[in-house]
Amino acid sequence: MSETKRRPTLADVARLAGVSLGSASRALSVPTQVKPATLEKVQRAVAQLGYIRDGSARALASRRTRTIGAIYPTLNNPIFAHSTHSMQQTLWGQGYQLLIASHEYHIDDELAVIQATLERGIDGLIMVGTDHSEEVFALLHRWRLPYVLTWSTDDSNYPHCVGISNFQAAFDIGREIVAKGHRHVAICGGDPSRNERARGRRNGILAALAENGLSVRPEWFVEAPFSYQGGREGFRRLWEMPERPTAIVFGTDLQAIGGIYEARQLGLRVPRDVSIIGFDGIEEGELMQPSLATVGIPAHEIGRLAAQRMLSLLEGVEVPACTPMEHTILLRESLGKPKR
Amino acid sequence: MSETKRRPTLADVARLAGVSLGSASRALSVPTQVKPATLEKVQRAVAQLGYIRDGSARALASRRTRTIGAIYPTLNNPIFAHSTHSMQQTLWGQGYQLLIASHEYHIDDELAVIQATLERGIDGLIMVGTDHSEEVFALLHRWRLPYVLTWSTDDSNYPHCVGISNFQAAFDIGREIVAKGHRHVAICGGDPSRNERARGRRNGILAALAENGLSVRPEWFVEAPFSYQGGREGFRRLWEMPERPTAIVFGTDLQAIGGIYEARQLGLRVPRDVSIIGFDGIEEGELMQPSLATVGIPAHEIGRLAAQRMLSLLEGVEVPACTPMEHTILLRESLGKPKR
DNA sequence: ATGAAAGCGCTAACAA
DNA sequence: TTGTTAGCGCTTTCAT
Repeated sequence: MSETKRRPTLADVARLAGVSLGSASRALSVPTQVKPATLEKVQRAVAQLGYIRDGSARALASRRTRTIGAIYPTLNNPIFAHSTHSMQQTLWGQGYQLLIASHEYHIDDELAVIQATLERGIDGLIMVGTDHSEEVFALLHRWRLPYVLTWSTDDSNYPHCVGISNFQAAFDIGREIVAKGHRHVAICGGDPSRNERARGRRNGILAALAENGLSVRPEWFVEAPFSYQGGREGFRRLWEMPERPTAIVFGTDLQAIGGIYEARQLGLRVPRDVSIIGFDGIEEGELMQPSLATVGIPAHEIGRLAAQRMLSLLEGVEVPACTPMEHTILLRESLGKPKR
Repeated sequence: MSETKRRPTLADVARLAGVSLGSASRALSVPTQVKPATLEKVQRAVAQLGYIRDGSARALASRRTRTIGAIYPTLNNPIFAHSTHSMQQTLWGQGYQLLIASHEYHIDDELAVIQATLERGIDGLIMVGTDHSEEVFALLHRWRLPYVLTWSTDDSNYPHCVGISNFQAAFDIGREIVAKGHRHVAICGGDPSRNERARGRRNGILAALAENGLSVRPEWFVEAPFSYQGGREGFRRLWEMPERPTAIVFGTDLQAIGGIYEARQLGLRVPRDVSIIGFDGIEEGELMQPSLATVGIPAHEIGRLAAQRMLSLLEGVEVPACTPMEHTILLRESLGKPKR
């Protein structure tokens, strides 16, 4: 067995099959355009040589990479993992690959991450959220690159936003919190200035409070990283204040779970001493003791629909503008009545 | 502004900069090989045109894609997410991208997943585990594709295995379980036949028990999916048996956490009524109540070292064969003394 | 339905 | 140090 044999090319396949390069190419790309006999000869040669197409050459010649890029703020949150998963499945079924990248919430790196992804070659881009820099949108427009935004529909009139209204979702759970009797509510979330999800969630809660003549003390707006650890820190900071809230609304379940843990570390009982509310609906929240009250986001569906919409865009199929998807209010143990 | 302008090519850059195509290429790829003046002219032209290289063309001409493929059994386990994260960071720093794919434990799909990844174009492949089909290894060999195996060092003499000895890790925690006084131990893990991690973990526990003249009843070997849900099912099945164990060792933390949850649902106290032991050391385990006793795997380090090793392989740098990395025995609340 | 041939945008000899 | 040029492996007209 020759150790110097190169990887077989389509020309090798064509030669072995006794057909032209063009026919071999068509047999693999548009099998309906060749005679069954030709198709079979080519397939036999492919199998015999163990031929695998060269995506780079294909992309260069056809100007399509059959790859979709996806930019996430982080992959360290199971809620995002779920959406990439269904996205991946949907695209794979149509012969597309998903190229995932993340900027770990360094939003200023987003442009560079997108450029690197563009360089790698993608036919379309899926991003999380509607808040992106002007440079990002300018780049996508200049490249005429189809894109789909996910997670939020607030604050954007772009027709391809697959997500929920974070404002409405937060508003809905905010009402439940007030209904339980809470008058002293704190918010621990992310920086709302360049993140429409953080903004929508905060404003939704505020609106629900305002509806009842309530507001949040300025010092009870706490910002913390989107992680278990961030939630622990946020909880601790709030609990060290002279005036303490009876309920804390976190921007994500990750933070809220950290909050529950930290409360326990401080010897507190949830919800007896303090209620804790999350946002996302990750499986881990249900497993906690107490189980986490939160808002469920259809992450799986978001991934699937975003991928489908992207495929439609690439095929030039008309698709109606998106409408907000359904969120779910998950009333669980960590939300209770305030003390006294 | 013309709406028909194509994406600029390197030829456009060269023309605008007043240099040859070759110089422009070198300015971007090997800047040290061009005069500073040339470099600057090219950079200016790049900026002015908003030029982004075409990775496909680059790959085709240079026969290098600067992309590393990574095949995971699933991305639905935070332990894997951590390793891809550090892998990504390490590669990105060296100008490489990571192309991640998973087969969701459908091990028979692995070959197809690898073929699709190969087609997309990669310079090297990183896989989880040492158990792969002969076809997989034959394909990698035929393609002369450098590869690194991760997670396990057991059952393989391939020099590029970045991981721990699952057997030893399980053996170590097995001893702790016996030391607590357990004589009735059950095992709920994955199918050991084509997964050396499941096999090593099971055998390690068995060895620790055997050392003390103990064994596992045949009906106490339970297989369940690697998920919270799988752990719940596994626990329930074991608990419905006429004879019940005093300790259950799960193959992954995901399952163990599901087990703790299910125990609670059944009105049991952990570890008073039953001890539960996991494997992986994910953050969620520590947040549970009771906190999960488990074995910590250096997932982050595995990702980093695997990526580094891959880069060395690509550069032709000599690297010594791997040695097993350190695991950590995490004795926590869910492992206690057996009742009575 | 098939074959021939012209690129796709870039890199890497090779010459100068 | 720079310019010139021949491909890289494939798709896609255009003829036939």
